Amino acid sequence: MGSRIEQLKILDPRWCEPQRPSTVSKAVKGRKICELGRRGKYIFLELEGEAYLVMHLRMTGTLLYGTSVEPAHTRVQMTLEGGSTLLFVDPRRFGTGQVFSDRVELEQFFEFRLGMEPFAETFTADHFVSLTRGSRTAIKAFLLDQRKVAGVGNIYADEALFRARIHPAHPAGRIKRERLELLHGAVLDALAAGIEARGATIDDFRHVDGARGSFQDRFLVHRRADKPCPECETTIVKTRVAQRGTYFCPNCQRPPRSR
DNA sequence: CGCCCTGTTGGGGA
DNA sequence: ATCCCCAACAGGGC
Repeated sequence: MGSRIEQLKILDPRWCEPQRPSTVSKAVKGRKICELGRRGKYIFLELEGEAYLVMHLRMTGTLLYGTSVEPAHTRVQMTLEGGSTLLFVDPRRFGTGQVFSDRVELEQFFEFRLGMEPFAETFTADHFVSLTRGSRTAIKAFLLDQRKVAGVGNIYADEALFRARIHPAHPAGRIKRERLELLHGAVLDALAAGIEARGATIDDFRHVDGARGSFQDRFLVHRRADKPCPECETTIVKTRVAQRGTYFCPNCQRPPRSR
């Protein structure tokens, strides 16, 4: 980082909707990159003179730095000082980008859609438990709601629920405090496992190439349908919760007693 | 070959 | 508050 953005070419205008490509490039061009930041699943470039380029990779987006070839599905190309390039590649075109011209706007954007960072000191078990009070939604949908806890994705929700032995469809507000405290820790453990598998650390999310072994090999239940549970050998089943593929062990993760 | 389903996600409308 | 559909594409099963 630290280099200047010489050019920002948006090949797919949908990337920055509803902002116009010209608006975005104009706001970004010629500015120096001060910092690379992250909030939840959003990644952003902090630019000199109060400007922020906020991006989301969604399902298939990738940021590529310093490649000589331009892969298929390149949506945005950024030319940096010295001629190196930063590419936003995204086959499925769900990824997004937009600019904010001041810190307050940026904070409001995040405030509106994101809850606490799971690794923040303030994200305590008590905080987590209090969030669930009165919620009748399935615990998995609850975990996937970015306004509750920022950054928990479909895989991590499954993994955390398995570790805490909670059925994904269990209504969040009906889970015993003790179990929710377990889940709080399980979310942190599942996330930490994912970070570790990618060769990153909690404080530095930028390492992607240092991945140690296959990321998928770390899954305990996710995408393990018809395979034995690592705890009890019971066959892992696949269902649908919150419109997402959901994997769990029907023996370890018992459904709530119906009343 | 065509059709159908699935998916590391989030926003908007019902 | 909650649920459902949708965006756009690739890949696999039938």
